[in-house]
Amino acid sequence: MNSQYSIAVHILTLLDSSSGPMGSAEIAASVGVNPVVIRTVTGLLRKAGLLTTQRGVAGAQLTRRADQISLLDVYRAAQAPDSVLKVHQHPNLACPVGAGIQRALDEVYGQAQAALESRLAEVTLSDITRAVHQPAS
Amino acid sequence: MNSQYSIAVHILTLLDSSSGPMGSAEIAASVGVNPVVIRTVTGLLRKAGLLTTQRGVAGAQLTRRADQISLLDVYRAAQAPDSVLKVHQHPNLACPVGAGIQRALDEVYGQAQAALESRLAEVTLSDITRAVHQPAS
DNA sequence: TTAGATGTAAGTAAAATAGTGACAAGGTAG
DNA sequence: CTACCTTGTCACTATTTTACTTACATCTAA
Repeated sequence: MNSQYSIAVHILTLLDSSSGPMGSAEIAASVGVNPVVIRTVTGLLRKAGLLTTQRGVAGAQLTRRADQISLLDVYRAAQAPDSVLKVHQHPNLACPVGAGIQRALDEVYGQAQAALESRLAEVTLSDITRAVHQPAS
Repeated sequence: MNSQYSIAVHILTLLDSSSGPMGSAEIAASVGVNPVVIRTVTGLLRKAGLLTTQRGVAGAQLTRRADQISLLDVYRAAQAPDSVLKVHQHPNLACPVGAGIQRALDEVYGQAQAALESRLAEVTLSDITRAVHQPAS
């Protein structure tokens, strides 16, 4: 899943905005997906230590303050791709260019990915919560 | 297509490395795809003004020096996505968070995309050609 | 005219993504 | 302890993207 990341941010924002704990059905209603999807994503977030849930009892809750959670934390937790840019896979290794292009692209793509992640690292869940509740500009 | 971008870079690197003009079949052999794919991508690159081709006559060639072509130029030409990060599509607008999450994410994703593109803008086709022909480190 | 190249449309195959149903495991209230 | 609800997971189906291929009109050059 690819929009898992956005769903993860949505879930965490909900938890940050809500006073009490929220069940997967309730969260699902806001996100607009099946509760199973919510439980899958909260499972990833739990494994990453961003929230806690308990089997059998409704409700997930953050493990730390929202301003201590960056969007990069969420990105990693949601198993988003290591690189959003993909190299084509069957270059001809007998050709000098075909043989070297993968390494060259991996290098550049790595740098571009780092730039993207670095920007995500600067935004916290608190920033998102604030933006979400702000009246449309 | 998603790896179209990488294929585009591969094609341009080939042209930059080659002395004479190269036909779609020849290029296809190095990239490892069907010649039709090459012709499709060269079509995009031609529309973007990065190379020229002529119907009926074999061979594509760059319209300007390789150090005057950035990977961002290629990114745009290859119709790569405006944003590599995607927002989920059915949030519940009746929920405050559901109503505001899209705008909030679009904002952040736009910044992250800008960071990525900015990095791509700093790399030229010459840099890639150089890296490609460098012995493995 | 003939051979070979590009440009493009149309269609098929494969793969990634999304969505759903089922159920075991655990918790809580009565 | 029973009934009912919730989470965690698996397995399966559907939809959408992406990849690949065939076919052919158009054009060039010899």
